[in-house]
Order: sequence, then structure tokens, then C-alpha cells
Amino acid sequence: MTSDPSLIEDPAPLQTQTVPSEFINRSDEIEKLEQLVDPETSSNSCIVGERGTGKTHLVLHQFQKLPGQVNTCYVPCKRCDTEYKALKQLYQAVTREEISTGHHTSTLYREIEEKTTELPALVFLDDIEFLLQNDGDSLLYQLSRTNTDQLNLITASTPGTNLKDELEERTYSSLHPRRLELEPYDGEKVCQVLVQRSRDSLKPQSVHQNALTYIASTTQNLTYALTWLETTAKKSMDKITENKVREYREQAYKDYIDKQLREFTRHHRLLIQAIEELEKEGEPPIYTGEIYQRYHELSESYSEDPVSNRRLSTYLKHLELLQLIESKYHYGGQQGKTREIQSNYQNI
DNA sequence: CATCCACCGGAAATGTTGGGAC
DNA sequence: GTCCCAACATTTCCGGTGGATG
Repeated sequence: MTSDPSLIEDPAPLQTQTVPSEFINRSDEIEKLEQLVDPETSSNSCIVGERGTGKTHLVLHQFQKLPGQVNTCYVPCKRCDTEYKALKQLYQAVTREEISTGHHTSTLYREIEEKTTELPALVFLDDIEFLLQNDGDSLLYQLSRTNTDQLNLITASTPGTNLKDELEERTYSSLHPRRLELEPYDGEKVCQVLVQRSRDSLKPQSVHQNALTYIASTTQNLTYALTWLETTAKKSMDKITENKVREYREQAYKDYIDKQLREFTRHHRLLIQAIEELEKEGEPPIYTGEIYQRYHELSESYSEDPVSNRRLSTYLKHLELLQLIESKYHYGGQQGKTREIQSNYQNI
């Protein structure tokens, strides 16, 4: 064991997808969540919080604690971004049967409704903004009127997405979700999480407190903070110091982007690359026209088939929802209709 | 005040895949 | 197999936007 040069004894606790068994400073929220999923007092709910505040982990943790009296269903809307794909997930969760495309949604709704009368279901629609953006709110509308005692919905989204504005009125009133807000962690809390995860993952005394403090003073996003620590730990053979952490900042951000884009296409990656290059080369601001042009040049240099600008426009919206870029919309003016784009590297 | 910029973004079209009924 | 229906990714089409410019 001591011959292993790596600092990492158990990789799992450092990985962002690992649901922790304990949370720092979230006992109020956990209590509220318990009420929201309790069959006695349950209702639909929406969880709102910035990226990396623990929305997903809190709900999944709650799912683990539920007795077998309820079917739980996790729907990652980044991947399940249409009514049908989300329904498919739900169908599989309640029937334990795989299905492919070609079925009528009305059939699926009916069968799900029948199944949930036998056993209630709790559906977690994570990153709901991607489904809304791509396919509208018909899924939420239909589910919110289905068997309301037996089927409860939990949505998770960032504060930039206001369900009341994004949903049709009839959908919102039929859903009338209870709101649970997650405040971002401050530097001290981020540090506590990093300390806890380091202790569970790394060899004793392999990390300087200063290193963790530095990460925590740079970002409130736990997903990024953990990725950063993990990236540094993988590259370090001896103690993780503040200098090591500073040195790997850019690499860590790259790893974070890779993680965020895992569910997306190579075109998303090329778009990010185009934006990075343009930012390094010239003076801001960057407009969409230049980005599309650079994207086409990049596609050609990699001998890949480019997609249309209309499609890229949608992909840019994805990057914005992921908070990898910030967009300022100009609906006309000197430059015509366009978007001013900025990468989020400095603001994360 | 007319005209222009140049992409936004809704909607329809296209082409492909798969299910179920006959 | 044939026919019709639905889902889906992507393209094609195009009306619309508001500040600068003359």
C-alpha cells in the first residue's frame, strides 16, 4: 500500500457524482425535503439553487432513505430532454420493463397511471430547464394532472429559470409546487466539504489546509471545487499545496467542462473551443457571428461535418444553461440581432 | 424617418427509426 | 410485408428586431 505513489486511497469520495452520507449545513433543507416526500404531507416541489449547491445529491440521498412503499424515478433532463424520453424513464421505473421508441405517449401515460395506483411514485426531474427549452411543458402538464395523490414531482433548476414564467399558466397552477431554495455555500462551508472529502479519499496528511482554503475562496460551486481537488490530487505525488492547486486551475476547469458536457455533442465542445480561442486572441466582446465562423473552421480542421447555425444557436443556449458561458442578447441595434458571449471561467 | 445590419428563434419540412394492426 | 402513426435530430425558411446612419 505504501508503495503506491498516488495520494488517493479511495477515489470515490472525491468524485462529484458520489452522493455523500452526510451534508454540511443543510439540516433545515433536509427536514423540509423530508416533509415534501412524506406520503402523508407530500406535494409537488421545485428545488432551486445555483450549480454545485447539492440539489441532485440532496434528493438522491432522500431517495435512498425512503422505504419500499414508493417507486422513485430519477430523470436527468440534460439527457432526457423530450417528453418521450422522460416518460420512458418513468415507465421503466414503475414497470421495470424496457421500451424503445414508437409507442404513443397517451399509452405510456395510461399505463403509468395504472401502475401508480398500485404503488405511488416520486419523480425527480433534474435540470428541468433543458427539457422545457427543448420540448415545452407538456410532460409537466400531463404528469401534474395524473393521479395527483399517487404521483409526485420534484424539479430541480437554477435560479435563472423561473418555473412560473417558463410554464403555461394552466401547467403552473396544476403543478403548484412548493419551493425549496438552496443558498450557495460560503467559503467556510465549501472548505468543510473539501476537508471531509479529502479525509475520506486521500492518504493522511496529504493536503495542506491552505490548498483547500484557496479553492474555497475562488468558487462556491461544489462540483467545480471537488473537480479541482480531484484533478490536483491525481497529478500530485506528494503533498497538495496551495501552489499545486493554483498550478492546476486551468486543467481543473477543463475537466469541469468535460464533465458538464458529457451528455452533449462534439459540436458543443467545438463551440466552447471556438469561444476560448477567440477570447484568448482578441478583445471582448465576442459576438455569435465570429463564433459560428470559428466553429466552421475548427470543424474543417478536424474533418468533421458541421451543423447548421440554427442548430448552433440552440447549442449555445445549452452552454448558457450550464453556466459555462454568459450571453447578453441584442435583439437588433447597430450590430443587428446577435448575442454577446463571454466564457464563465472568471466567474464560476 | 427610412433603411440597414445580421442573427434570433418559431415553424414547417425532411429523413430516419420503430410499433402495432392487418 | 405493407400501411399508417409517432418520435426525433437536423435543416430550411423567413418574419422580426431596435439602434446607428444618412
